[in-house]
Amino acid sequence: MSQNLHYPSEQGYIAQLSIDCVIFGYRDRQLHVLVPKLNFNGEFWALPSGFVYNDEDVDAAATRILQDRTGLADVYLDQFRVFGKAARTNLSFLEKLIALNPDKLGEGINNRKEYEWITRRFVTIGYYALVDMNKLVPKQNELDQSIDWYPIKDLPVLILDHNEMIATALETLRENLDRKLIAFNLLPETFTMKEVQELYEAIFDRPFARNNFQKKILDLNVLERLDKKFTGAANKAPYLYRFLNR
Amino acid sequence: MSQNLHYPSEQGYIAQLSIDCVIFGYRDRQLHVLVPKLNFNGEFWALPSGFVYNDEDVDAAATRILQDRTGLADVYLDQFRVFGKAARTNLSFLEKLIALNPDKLGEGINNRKEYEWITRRFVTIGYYALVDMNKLVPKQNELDQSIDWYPIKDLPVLILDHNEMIATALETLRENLDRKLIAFNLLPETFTMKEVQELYEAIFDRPFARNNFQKKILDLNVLERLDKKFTGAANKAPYLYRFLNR
DNA sequence: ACAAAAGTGTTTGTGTTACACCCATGC
DNA sequence: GCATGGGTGTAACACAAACACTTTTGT
Repeated sequence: MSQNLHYPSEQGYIAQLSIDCVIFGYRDRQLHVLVPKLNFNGEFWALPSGFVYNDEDVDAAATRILQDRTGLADVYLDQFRVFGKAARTNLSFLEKLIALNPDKLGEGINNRKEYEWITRRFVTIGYYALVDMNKLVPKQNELDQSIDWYPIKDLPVLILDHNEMIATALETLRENLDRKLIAFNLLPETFTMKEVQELYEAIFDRPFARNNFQKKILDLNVLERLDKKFTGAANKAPYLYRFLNR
Repeated sequence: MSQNLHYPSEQGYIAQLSIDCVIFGYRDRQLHVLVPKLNFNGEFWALPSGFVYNDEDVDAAATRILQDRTGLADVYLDQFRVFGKAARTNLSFLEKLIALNPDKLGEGINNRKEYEWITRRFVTIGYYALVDMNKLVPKQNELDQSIDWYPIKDLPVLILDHNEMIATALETLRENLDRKLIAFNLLPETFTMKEVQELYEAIFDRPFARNNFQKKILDLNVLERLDKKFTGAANKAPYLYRFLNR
């Protein structure tokens, strides 16, 4: 299996259909996105992506792709949009990549076949995931040179329309945040109210009033109040909370 | 082109990817869905569907499929969800259909090829459309025995997961109705406030208070008040309105 | 004059925003 | 005691629901 993992045309995938995952994390008051860098000469960043096996549910494929890079199985994951422009081809990006990597990518029969497979027009299904960054060690796969978290305000330029996909994912996250109560997926098991507020401020990129925010969140009745958290700072110790319906 | 329209495998479509359209209309205080019945022996209803040409945007394909059955080019149309279960196969439904139609569907080489093409697992993208039923004459295509509007509370049993798709489309419509101000796409050019209210009541399947509803809609500032509509009834004549941002 | 339905105004309640104050903590 | 930051209470405001009343129409 690992031998011909580089040959997607032989894997029994649905052709011309792919999945791209926008994996959101939160640290240092900033929303982050997990982005691998491709293991080739040149600066190529691409969202964690993959294809769908013929006997596999699309949602299961997204979960598998996510688990491949995060090691996490039980993660909030939601389909948000299909990107289906006819001009969505890997062609121009791959030509640049091949030009910069003549040694790795020869003219062999296998490579030509794979080249045809991968340069066809692809329709991709966008998923976004919310994970607790502390619980996760990003895992490189064979195609990655590196895989790292980037603050959403300081992303590299990704291939194709991947930057646009991240923007759309963020819009969807904002729309769903209150309705689906999913913000807590980005936080550790326990957290203070201030951490929740700072998370909201990072997601919506605007301040919230401290007292009113506390009231709004507590009125949701989805938090359990635990012991206080003594930091050693010269001020009142904040309560810790835990999300109930996880 | 029309000669081999029945042979999707030769049309240059993306394989294993389809589009299904939930076309909503409104009449007699009821939300309706436009559903064709297949031109075969047996009772087979299926949402207006189609495939995506290799050089065609996915959104353009949805528009084309919609225009094929409605004749309308400029219609509100929105992607709402991908249905991608691996078990989503036409197989069982097609076997029933073939058993009931031995004369139409022989064992020729072409039919076998098409059979293989069409019975593969398909991932489908759901779109929903909002149209003014009065402006539209449903058009049968070669595969239809009939095409008609069905009240959403009195739908036939459709093939595959098409009934579930309609339910999901309705959910999405409800979520988007106020946010995107799209209800007026279901009404004629001019309408009374009562008609808007009855439309909302049909969509949400619950009553709204008359005076508060009027206030809420007028406060949106998207309606232009026109002349009164004299019906001949023994009561005050209602104003007609027109939607502005169309 | 009357019934029917449309239009509008007023009160009530609820939830959000803004402001103010008190409390715990470590120095 | 005091600075710092956390927790809570209250008034002001906006928005939505409930109620009441007035206006227009054809008979």
